[in-house]
Amino acid sequence: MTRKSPMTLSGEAPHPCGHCAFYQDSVWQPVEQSGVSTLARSFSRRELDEGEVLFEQGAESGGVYCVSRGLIALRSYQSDGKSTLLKLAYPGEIIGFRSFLDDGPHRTEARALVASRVCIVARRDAKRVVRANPSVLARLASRCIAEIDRSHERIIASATLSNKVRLTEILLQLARHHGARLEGYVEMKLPLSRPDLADLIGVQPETLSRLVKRLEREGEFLFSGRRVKIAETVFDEDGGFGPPIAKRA
Amino acid sequence: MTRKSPMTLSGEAPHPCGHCAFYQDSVWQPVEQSGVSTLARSFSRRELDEGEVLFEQGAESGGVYCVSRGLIALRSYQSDGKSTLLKLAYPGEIIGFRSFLDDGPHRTEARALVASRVCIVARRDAKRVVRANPSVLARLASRCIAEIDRSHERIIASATLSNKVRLTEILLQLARHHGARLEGYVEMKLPLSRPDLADLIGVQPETLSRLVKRLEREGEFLFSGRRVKIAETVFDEDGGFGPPIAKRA
DNA sequence: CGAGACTTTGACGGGCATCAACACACGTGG
DNA sequence: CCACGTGTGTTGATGCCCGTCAAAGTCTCG
Repeated sequence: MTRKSPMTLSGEAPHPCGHCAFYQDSVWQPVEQSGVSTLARSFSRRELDEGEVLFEQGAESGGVYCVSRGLIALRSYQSDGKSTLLKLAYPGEIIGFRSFLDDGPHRTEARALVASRVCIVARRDAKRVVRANPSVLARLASRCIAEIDRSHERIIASATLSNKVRLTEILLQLARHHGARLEGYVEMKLPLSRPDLADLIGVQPETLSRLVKRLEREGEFLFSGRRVKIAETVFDEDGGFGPPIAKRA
Repeated sequence: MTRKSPMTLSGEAPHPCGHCAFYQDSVWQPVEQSGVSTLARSFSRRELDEGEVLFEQGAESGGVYCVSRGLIALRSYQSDGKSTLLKLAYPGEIIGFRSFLDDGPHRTEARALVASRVCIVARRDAKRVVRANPSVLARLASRCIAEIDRSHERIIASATLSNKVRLTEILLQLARHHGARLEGYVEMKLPLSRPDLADLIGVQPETLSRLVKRLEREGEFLFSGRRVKIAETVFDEDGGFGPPIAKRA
């Protein structure tokens, strides 16, 4: 295809992730000269429209996917038609590694919730690079650990917290990524539909609607379609994980 | 079954896992001569009484633990005093790898539910062996994947199934490990206290008691303290997850 | 036998699922 | 311009399930 890599004048192939904002933490960062050409050969980008599917549940692994822009939802469909939103992947996160590492089919579907860009290293060469460079495998392993931690947190949260509290926490977390700080409150446009949001906390859409109304009645949230305003007080008192939100007031 | 002998020729140290029933799948199996002596040097076993703690939540990693006999519970304690049973580790399973891989403190407590034996490779030398032998890291990664899969299954189950159904599934799964087949039914002694069992499905002990009564009233379960009888019909019709089951397409 | 821990039962209130009907925005086509 | 269908989100009514508190029952081990 087209090789639109940023050229270094030294004559050697540049690292395909070299210009990426997440380069330092990239799983491919430890790859040195000998591996870079392999990496570059199988490296590609893909632009996804809102709602577009990156890979289907049950499909074979296409390699290692790294979210570069946007937001990808990982969802599991069951035989009875129900589905569960398992994870939201933000830029810098790796997805599809489960299937890549165990050579099995994807167990989740990956779909863009907003227009997104994903960087892909195709399977064959990704395997080759991983074999040649164990520290890449170590980095993949630490992504696995992060995924385990997140899953455990979710299991604990769903066992100990009320749905209302879980909803507030998820909203605050979303606001940290999508929110803009205005005077006195934080505003954001939800990247999720109501059914998806309901899935995320594990309730029916009707119940979600009622939870939303309860939050509004308590005064610190205000909803209007996908727009949400959150009182700054609630937002700041939240312990907070994840990266800080961009300030563009 | 091609079982290659772990025995070595004259003078060489034998592989410490060589005689283990799980040797073929051991994460240390790929270690060859040069690494075996390192491995053997830091290898130890530990016998645990029922209720004894293997490692505490918050403690530094002691290395890689492999369950050899018995049953270990991994439990997370929260600041508010609540706890959640996250995992039951059966013989052949690796525990403590999360802390080992990311060099952080344990996020869970490991406690023996029944008298157990655990094989330990101390951290320093375990790190050394992993560095020298990438395929050990690959095996650890696949244990991570298994843990991710299990966590996802649990998240999905708690989002889609009723507590009664989840309890039945957990009982059937336990019966697959602890049950003895008698005429017309399967009998087992639960390795868990009622509060632990309640934790496992995420309800209060009182609710568990009522669920148990409902199962008994429906006729296919019979409880007496920690003894449980399960009708063979229910036991057999269960598609089930857990070790000895093969997946369909 | 008796004390303490564990387990069950009862009563009560609230949260959630389910089914059904309604409100609303957005598009197309008459 | 309006009628109309569709997809999406909301509201209402009802019944079940679960958490909580309190009390009674049961088991176990000294």
